[in-house]
Amino acid sequence: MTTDPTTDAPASAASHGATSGATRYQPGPIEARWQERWERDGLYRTPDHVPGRENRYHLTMFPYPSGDLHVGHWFAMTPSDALARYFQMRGWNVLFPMGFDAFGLPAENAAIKGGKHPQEWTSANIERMRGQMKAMGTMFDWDREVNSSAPDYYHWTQWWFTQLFKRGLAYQKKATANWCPDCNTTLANEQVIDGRCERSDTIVVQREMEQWFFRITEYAEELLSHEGLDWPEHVKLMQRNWIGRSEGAEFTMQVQGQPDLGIRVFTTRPDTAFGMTFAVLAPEHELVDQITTPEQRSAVEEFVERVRRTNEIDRLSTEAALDKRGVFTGAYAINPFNEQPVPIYLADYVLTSYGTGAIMAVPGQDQRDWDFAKAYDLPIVRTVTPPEGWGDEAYTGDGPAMNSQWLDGLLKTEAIQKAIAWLEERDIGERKVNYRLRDWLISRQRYWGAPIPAIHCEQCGIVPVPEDQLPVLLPQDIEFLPTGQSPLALSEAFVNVACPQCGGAARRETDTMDTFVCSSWYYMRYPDARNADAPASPEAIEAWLPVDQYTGGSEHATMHLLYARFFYKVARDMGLVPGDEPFTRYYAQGQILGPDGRRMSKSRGNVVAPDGQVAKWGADCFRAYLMFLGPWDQGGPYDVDGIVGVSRWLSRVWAAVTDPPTLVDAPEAGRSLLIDAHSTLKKVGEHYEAKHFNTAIAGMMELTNALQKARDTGEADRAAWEESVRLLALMLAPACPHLAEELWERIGGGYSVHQQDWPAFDPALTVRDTVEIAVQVNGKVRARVELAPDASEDAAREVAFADANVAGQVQGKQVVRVIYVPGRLLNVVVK
RNA sequence: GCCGGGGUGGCGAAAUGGCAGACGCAGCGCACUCAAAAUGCGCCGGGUAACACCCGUGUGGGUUCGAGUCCCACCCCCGGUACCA
Repeated sequence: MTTDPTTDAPASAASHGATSGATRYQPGPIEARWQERWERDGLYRTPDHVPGRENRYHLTMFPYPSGDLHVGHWFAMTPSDALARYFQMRGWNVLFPMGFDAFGLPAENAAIKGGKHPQEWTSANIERMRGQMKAMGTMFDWDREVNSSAPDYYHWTQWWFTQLFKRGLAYQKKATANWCPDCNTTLANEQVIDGRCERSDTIVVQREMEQWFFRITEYAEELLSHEGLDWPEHVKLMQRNWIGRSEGAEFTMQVQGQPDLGIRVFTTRPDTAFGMTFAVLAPEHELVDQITTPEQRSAVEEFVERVRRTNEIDRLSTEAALDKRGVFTGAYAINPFNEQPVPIYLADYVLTSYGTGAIMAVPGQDQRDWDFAKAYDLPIVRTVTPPEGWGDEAYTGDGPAMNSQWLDGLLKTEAIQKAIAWLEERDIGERKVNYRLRDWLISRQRYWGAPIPAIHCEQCGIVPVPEDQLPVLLPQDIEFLPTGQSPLALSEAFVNVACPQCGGAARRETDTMDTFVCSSWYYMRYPDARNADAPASPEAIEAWLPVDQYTGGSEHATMHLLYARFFYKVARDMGLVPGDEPFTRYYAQGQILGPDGRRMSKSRGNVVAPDGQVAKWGADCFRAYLMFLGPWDQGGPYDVDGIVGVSRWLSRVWAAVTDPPTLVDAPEAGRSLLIDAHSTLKKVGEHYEAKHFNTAIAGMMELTNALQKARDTGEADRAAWEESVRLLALMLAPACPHLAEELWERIGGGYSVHQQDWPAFDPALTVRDTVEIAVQVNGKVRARVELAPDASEDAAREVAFADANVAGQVQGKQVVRVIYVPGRLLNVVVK
């Protein structure tokens, strides 16, 4: 894409003063020219092997083709690109691919609104966005582009499904799903915002449906460990919390008077079982009907019905109406620990989906049970001695057991072990680990997704589509109105099929897969994106996987990143990939906000269009500004006015090359500039490596200022000047690839700057001959003196005490101690 | 509630326990110009006539010759999560 920079201020303004006679920096033509050249030469085509170079796989999350590139995409992609380019210069053969996560609801919504077919809409958006991405000047290898909605891609998404099915990791069961009564369709979790449908703002209800799941819980324990992964702590923590491992015990309680009925409960605190004063079942618990007594039946039924109708929001915000949250069933359970009967209640704070859907309630040690007991006037027995002065609330901490017979006096850990052993001896229960993580619900009753490749046969049951019949193509001529049924179910041609096993009449599965399935393996596809016989060849996988550096937003911490790890572990178990983890290093960049500090959105009118910024300032400038804004992992508001500073900087860099001072032979004078250049080189390399792009840019600005000073004096040492400019062009290459290439050409470097090695700094030139050190008296700076960085303490003292101000402060006092940090400060402690 | 990340000039920010505010925006002054823009040079935390001095990194304590940085307690903001037994 080319831009016309001649209409706006910075690109068109005439340049006078110090730069008179020279051309001004015009990003538009320069960027267009190099983008074209790079593409023509295939500069960024990445072979699987390059002699003498080791492979390194850099990846940034692929976007959904919504139609327009967002500043957020630039903020995620261009620093990632700078990082990939930096490592390329450091000698690696770097793969940095891009593609499109192209299935999903927006395409279907666009179609429903009466526009184009999702296919058409998506393709047009991809075209447009690919063009916009090319204008970023990244080193994406477009030969490896993937499009998850293309049959040659979802062929393999479906293949993965069949593999998981064969391994017993894909299964169907009835489950509650988020249902939007207005859209008449199920919604993915991520489309439910605060209990409401993101599209219609309708309150989402739960609805029982036959659904497909992936058995991610099988890998829960392994997913808990991030051993050997260089990931941000907070992301690892989010995953651990999401998986939510808890250790405890599960045991059975008999229902009084109904010896054939047992209630299974899970608890993390079996040591407190003597304090159970009631039991609670989830309203949806399967035994509710059987245990409810005739007297309580109508109350129970009314309660269950009310809970069923209550939406999630109300169910979560019932603090005010505690007494309405439960109902007595009339039945009693026998506490196996003391053989005492306790009343069985139903309460909405117990969930069917966790544990066994039933709990032993110990108000003395659990705040929710405490609140419930208070509301329903149930007894409270403490079984852990609370600290002195403990108030009128549950005590969940540690302490000696009490009121607990043979557990009395024991501390928590020991008591838990003893209680579990007791249960196991009597065969009443056992040690149990529970996870908060649920199996991954992958079926969607929508059109624009990969069809689940399964066939329902009366005779044979569920039969996966044989591999040689994949892909199951998504039919094009479909009515995708939101009827509540899968749109695919409306196509007789699609649904009716012969059973692959018995040949009899059968029906295709009509649900499509969650788009997170597509993105769970896309990083395995880039290494061999055109392979028609496998997701990727073993050679390509061996060459590139696992990903060495992944970057993306942390909003994916518990979804995509967890799903992808799960997929990789399955692939490992199938013998397809090396190692245990897909992403060795992961870095979560922050979120870029609108100038008003809020999330950018059309409705708020605070969207900054990247194309506009590129047209006005150039892609290099926009890239550098995004990097310069602040720490990459922090994100923050996009300040439209600040970019001019970066633009000015690039103009000065341009001027340094195109309009240098008079170059003379003065090595003495040049030394200072050389020291600036080499210390900057050292810093900038470290900053790039650490992903501290803001300080990398600031460092280059400082060097540019040093060059500018030399230009002001009108004269500079030729060797020092040329070396400094050369280093600056190389340092600039990762951040501002077009300008760096142009400058590199102008100073006579060979094409391409992006194939140059990162220069080595001269350690001797990273230290100044003298530095200013602070002289403190009792920790307060009283003077600054010039000293060699390695000056001896004696020398430093001598100079320091010679200072009038210091002498005055010290006069008449006793010098107790002197602390000297060479090159930093000298602190005189006086009394 | 719980978990995580943050509070530093007017603003975005920087700072291996060692000169707080690098770099940039905005602002002010000067040069160039008929003028403006652009460009260049200088100033730019507060108090103060001051280059001396005092105060200053959310608040209050502490450790240290020395704390934005380490420890304890608390306040506020932003993200995630939501009765997980």
